[in-house]
Amino acid sequence: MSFAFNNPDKLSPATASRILEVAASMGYRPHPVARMLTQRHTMSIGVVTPQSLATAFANRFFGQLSEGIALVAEEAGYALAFIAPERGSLSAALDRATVDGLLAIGLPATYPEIDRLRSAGIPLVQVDSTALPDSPSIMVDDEGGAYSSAAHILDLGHRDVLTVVIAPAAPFPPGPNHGVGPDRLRGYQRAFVDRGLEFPRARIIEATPSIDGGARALTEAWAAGMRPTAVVAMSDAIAFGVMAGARSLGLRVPADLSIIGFDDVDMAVLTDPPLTTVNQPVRAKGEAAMRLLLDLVAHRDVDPLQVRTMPTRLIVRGSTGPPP
Amino acid sequence: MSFAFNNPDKLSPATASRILEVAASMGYRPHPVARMLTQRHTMSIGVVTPQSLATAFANRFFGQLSEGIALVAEEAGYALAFIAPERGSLSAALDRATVDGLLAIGLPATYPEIDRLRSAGIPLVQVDSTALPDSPSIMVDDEGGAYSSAAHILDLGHRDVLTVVIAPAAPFPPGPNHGVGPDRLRGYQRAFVDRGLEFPRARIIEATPSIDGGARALTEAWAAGMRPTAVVAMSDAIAFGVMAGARSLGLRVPADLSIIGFDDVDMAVLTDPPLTTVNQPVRAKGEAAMRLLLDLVAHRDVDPLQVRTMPTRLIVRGSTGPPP
DNA sequence: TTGTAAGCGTTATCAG
DNA sequence: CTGATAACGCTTACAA
Repeated sequence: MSFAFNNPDKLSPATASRILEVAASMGYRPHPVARMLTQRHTMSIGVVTPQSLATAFANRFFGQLSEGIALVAEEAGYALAFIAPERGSLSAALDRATVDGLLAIGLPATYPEIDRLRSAGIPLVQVDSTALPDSPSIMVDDEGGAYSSAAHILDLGHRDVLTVVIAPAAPFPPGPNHGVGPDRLRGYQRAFVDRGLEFPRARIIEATPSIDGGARALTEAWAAGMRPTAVVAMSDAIAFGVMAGARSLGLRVPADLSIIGFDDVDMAVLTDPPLTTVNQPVRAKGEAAMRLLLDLVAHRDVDPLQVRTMPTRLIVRGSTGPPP
Repeated sequence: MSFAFNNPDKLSPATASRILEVAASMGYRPHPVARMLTQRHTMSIGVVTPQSLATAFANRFFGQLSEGIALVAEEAGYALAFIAPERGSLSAALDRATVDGLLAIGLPATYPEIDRLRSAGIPLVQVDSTALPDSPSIMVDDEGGAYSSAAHILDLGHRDVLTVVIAPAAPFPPGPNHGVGPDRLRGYQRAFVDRGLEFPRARIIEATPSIDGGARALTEAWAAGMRPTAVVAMSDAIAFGVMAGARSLGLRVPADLSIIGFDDVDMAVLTDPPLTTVNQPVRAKGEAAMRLLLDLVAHRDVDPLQVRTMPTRLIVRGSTGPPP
């Protein structure tokens, strides 16, 4: 009888459709959980983020990444389940997850929670982190991109620059210790030292990667008496917020304040002024990661330890200029 | 023994932790699917969209809605699974879905596919549609919002206006027949007739709700010889695209072309010029819908047929002005 | 083609 | 507190 649902071809079409018809008329639907149990796969893959989902969705970067992820997941017939820490514990959420594979986005370098999962034999690929050394990663050249971004600002003549980094998600210690944070910070720093300048630690502040977070960061810095001529933001979402904050402070961009972001999210072209930023292939990154994961899930022959790095490049638009 | 995992309180702490320890050392993890089967709930709820997920994520509106949805889902300990048509069939995707409840976003008025699901007894709440008359809905005043948007344009003196509506997702017939489409269209129309004007059907074009879609719509209209002085878009994503398209056509906004959107997505303030649009409480809508669904899932006492309508309002910013 | 029974990995129940 | 046993609702192999 279950042939009707699963191998309709092994049955005479007449019988099969008759069964299906009766089933439909009785309102019968095979219990998907019981099905999973015997079939030993769920046809869904989990997208893991260390932040809350609400925080993740607040950032357009995550949306665009999901776009790429969803694109290839859908064409392969996989559904997407989003997994975020529940009541602070990613492990707990992971334990309930019924997925055939895991895509981990921007995992902190020290994340004991996920080890258990990996050891359970579920294929995993990382995006924007190499926290798990024995799982493959899809990265972009964060350090290089960050370098070119700070270099651009410095070469414009700015000397008092505020660096706004991405604040770690709730259960993690503050400081740029996860995902793209360390690499980008290193890039910024190198740009300074390359020019014989000191990278001013006191001018580094944290913000949650959202418009609100960026706006708050600038207004607080301002309130604290800082008067930078430029701000280098670790994400476009933050940069947009800084832009909004600058506006409410009565600052003109870039005449009074230059702003540079990171990601080159689709809205970056449309802001007033258009945002100078570092482009990374967000959607393509999501697609590549998902494709790799699907290969792993299907036991296709791929290097299970590969670390693939995609290029970044500076995009100069209107939000940066010489200091006042 | 499973007490250790599920009711640790019914066991002496010593025993419980001993069990957990041994389990961990053996790399044991309770099989989540088997667990679901006996516990008869999955602790996850499904977000259903009639479009492909990639399309949905391309629209910031969906991201902001998801933000609200995720916020309350997370605090209640529920995970989110996104369900989109797989190989054209929403039914197929729905059949595999292991969820305790369903949140349907913008379902077309005629959507036989979902009937089966509802009859399977899974709680369902609709957002932006009343396709299923015996399920509750969370709506916004689409007609009123649309009315005020077209009225604003008309009262500015525009007479040649292009209306860009949301194109239905792949398997559906073209025409504004699903989700918010009909209501908003009716609002536009009423604004015209109220002013003794004819609502020009020939000046209605469709676009996928994304920046690309909007840009394409304008450039194609232009190529077809249309020279509107204003465009009324059914979504901010489309309006942003129209803005980009206008720019590439060398048109100044609003001097040469006025543009008005719908949604008041977070980026609307930051564009150049800031977008005039219709505000709707996107995040709050997601929160309300999820809260209602959770009530239903928990058999809490709520009106299972309620239709709640949240307000919309015109926000005049810089992208609209008098005709040239 | 149809029917029967074993197994999937848990949780829950009921004696010991 | 421990140990055995019956569900949970399906798929699949095997027998009829």
